[in-house]
Amino acid sequence: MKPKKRTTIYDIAEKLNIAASSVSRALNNNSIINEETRRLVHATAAELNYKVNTLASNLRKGESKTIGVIVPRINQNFFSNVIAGIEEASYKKGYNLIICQSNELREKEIQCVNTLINQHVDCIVISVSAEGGDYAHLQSVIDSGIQLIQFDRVAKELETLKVINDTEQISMKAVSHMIEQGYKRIALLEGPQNLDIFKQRKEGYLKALKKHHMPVNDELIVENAWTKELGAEGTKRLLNLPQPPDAIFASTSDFSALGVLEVALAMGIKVPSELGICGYSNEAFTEITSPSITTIDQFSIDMGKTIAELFFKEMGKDASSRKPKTIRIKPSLIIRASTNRKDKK
Amino acid sequence: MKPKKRTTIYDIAEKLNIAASSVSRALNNNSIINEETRRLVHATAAELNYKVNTLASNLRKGESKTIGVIVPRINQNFFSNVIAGIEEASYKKGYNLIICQSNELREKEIQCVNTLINQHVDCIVISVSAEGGDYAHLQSVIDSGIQLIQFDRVAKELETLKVINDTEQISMKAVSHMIEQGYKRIALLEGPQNLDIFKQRKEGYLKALKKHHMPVNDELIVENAWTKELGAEGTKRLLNLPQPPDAIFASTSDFSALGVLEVALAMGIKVPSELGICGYSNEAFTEITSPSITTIDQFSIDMGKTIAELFFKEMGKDASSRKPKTIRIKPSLIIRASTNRKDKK
DNA sequence: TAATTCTTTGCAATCGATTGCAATTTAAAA
DNA sequence: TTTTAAATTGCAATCGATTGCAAAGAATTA
Repeated sequence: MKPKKRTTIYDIAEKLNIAASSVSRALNNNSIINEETRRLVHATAAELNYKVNTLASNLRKGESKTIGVIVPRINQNFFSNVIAGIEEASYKKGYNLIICQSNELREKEIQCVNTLINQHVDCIVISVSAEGGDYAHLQSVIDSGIQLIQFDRVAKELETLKVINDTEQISMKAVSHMIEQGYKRIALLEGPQNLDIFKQRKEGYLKALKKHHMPVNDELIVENAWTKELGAEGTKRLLNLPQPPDAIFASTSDFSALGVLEVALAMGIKVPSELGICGYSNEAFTEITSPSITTIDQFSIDMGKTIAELFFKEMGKDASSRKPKTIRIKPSLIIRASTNRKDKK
Repeated sequence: MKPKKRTTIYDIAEKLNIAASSVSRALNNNSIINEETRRLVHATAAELNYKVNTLASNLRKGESKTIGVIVPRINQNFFSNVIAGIEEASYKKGYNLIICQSNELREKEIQCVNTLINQHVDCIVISVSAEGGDYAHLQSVIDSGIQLIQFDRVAKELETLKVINDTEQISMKAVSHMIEQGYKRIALLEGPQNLDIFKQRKEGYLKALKKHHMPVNDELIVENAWTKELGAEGTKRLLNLPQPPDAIFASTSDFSALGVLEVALAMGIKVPSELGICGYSNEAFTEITSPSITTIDQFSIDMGKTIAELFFKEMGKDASSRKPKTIRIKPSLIIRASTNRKDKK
C-alpha cells in the first residue's frame, strides 16, 4: 500500500546502534542526554526524513493535542470566523483542530460528539444545533473527562465553560437606539425560541420597549424568520397590517434584515425615513447595501481566540477543580443608514 | 487528571471472562464470532459506556481515517464553502477533517504540512498560499505516501491530483461578454502572477481581447489589486488616466470589484452605462449591491464534494498505480446589472 | 585506592486495539 | 465410535513512542 515504510525511532536507533529510548529522549531534547548523541540523533533523523507518529505518541501520553469543534455550518460567516480565531490561537500552542458540522441536526451532532470522544480530543467546542432536545450527549462529553466549551448557542442547564455574547443587553441597546431615532412601532423578527440566544434577543427587545414605556404588540412579533426568504415573507405580512410598523428589528440575522430591505424597497417604502431596519451579525454586505444596514458586531474572531485561551487556561486544572464559568463578550452596535433618520453626518 | 480511566476492551473482556481479542472482534461485528457472545459484548460495552480509542485503533491499522485540509484562510467564503463540501462528503464515509490555515504564509504552510504528516492523515488537501517559493514540502507529502490533492490554487509542476476551475475559459467568457456589451477599453485588476489561477485569469482576458481584435493596453492592467482597498486605489488611478477605461474586470475577487464600484459611485461615474464592472467569486454581497455586480460562480461547495469523492475513488489504488489527474469544474458567469447596458429585463 | 556521586544509556513495560495463527470445542460425516 | 471439518476462542505479537527504573560508565571526593 504505502510505498515505503516510514522511518521510526527504531530505524534511527538501529543505524546509530543505540536504544530507541535514547532516540526518543534525544528528539524531545528532553532528559539529560549527552549533547553529542543528541546531535547525532537529530542529524540521522533529518537524513532519514524521520517524522514522529503523533498517533503513537498521543496514545502513549494519553492526550491528543487536538481540539474538536462542532458548529451547525462551517460556511457561515460567524462560525467560520470563530473557527479562524480558535485555529489561530491553538496553532500557536501546537494544537490541531478537528472540525465537524452538525447541519443543525441533533442526530448528526450526536454523531460528531461521539467521533470526537473516540478521537480522544482534549476539548470539544460546540455551538449547539437548532433542533433542540436533551443534552445527554454533551453530558457524556463531560463524563468522559473531556473539557467542554459551549459558545454562542449554549445549553444553559449544562454546567460547562461558556463563551457568549451579551445578547440581551445589546439587543436592548439596538431597540433603544431605534426608539431614540423616533420610531414608534417597532416589529421583531424572532428566531427559534428553544435557542437561548434568540430568547435573549427577544428579551432585550421587550425590555427596551418597557423601559421606554412603549406597548408590546403581539402582531408585530414574527416567529421563526431567520432566512432572507422568511424575513421577506414576514415583512410583507407586517407592512400590510392596518397599522404597519415603522421599524423592524431582524434579530435573527442580517440575511433576514436584507429580506426586509428588499421588500421595503420593492414596495416603495423609504428606508430609513419610513421604515427603520436593524439586523444582527455584521455580515460583510450590511456595509454596502443602500442604504447600509445597522447591525450588531459579535467580534467573532475574538470570540474564537477567547475560547482557545479559556481552554489553555483551564487545561492545567484537574477535573475536580473545574468550575463552570461564563465569559461574556460585549458585542457592539453598528449604526448605519438604515436606522439613522435624525443625525445626518 | 482525567476523572476516571476510560473503559477499554480489556475491562469488557475481564468482566465477561473472555479474551480481549474476542471483544475486539465482537465489537467490529467482524469475524465469525458467536452470536451470543457478540450480543453480550455489545451489551456490556453499552453498560460500561465504552468508547473505542481511535488513536490506538488507527495506530494499529496504520491509517487515520482523517483528511487534512490546508487553506490560506478558513473564513473566506470560497474556502469555507469548499471545506463544507469536503466535510459533508467525507463525514458520510466516516472520515474526519483536520483544518489548518496557512495565512498565506509559506512558513506556516510548511508547518501545517508537517503537522498533518505527523498526524498520519490519509490525505492532504491544499490550496497553496500566495507567498510562492519551491514546493519541497508538498513533494515530501507525496514521498510519505500520503495522497495529495491540490485545488484552486495549484502548483502545476507537481504531479498530483488536482481539482480546479476552468479559469482561463470563464475569464475569457466574462471579458467577451463585456465586449459584446459594447465596452471598448477594458481594464484588468490582476492578482499575484506566481499563482497560476491569476495568471490564467489574465490569460483569459488577453485571449478575449485578441479574439475580438482589440488592442492590449498595458496602462489598463493593474497589478496586485486583490483587496477592496487595493482595488479602489487601482481604480482611482485608472479613472484618472487621460483615456480612462470604460470597463474593469476585477479578476482578483469580488472585494476588489466592490472597491471599484465604490470609487466609481463616489466619482459620479454611472455603472453600468459609463463603466462596466465584473468581479470574481460570487460572494453573497454581489447580488445586493446597487447596481448588482456581474461575477463568476466557482461552485465551491461542489468543488469540495468533488475533492472528497476523488480521494475516495483513488484511495483503493496503491501508490504505484497513482496517476496525476486533473478535474476541471466549469464555473459559471453570472451576469448582473453592473455590466448590463444593452439588454434590459 | 576505595567509596560515592553524577551522567548517560538501556531494558522492558505501557498506551488500547487488531490480527495471524494455534488451540479448543462442537458439529457433521464416515 | 472414530475421523474430519467447521465454528469459536485465546495467545501473543504488533503498531511507534514514552518513561520508570536499573545498570553501566565517568567523574569526584574522601
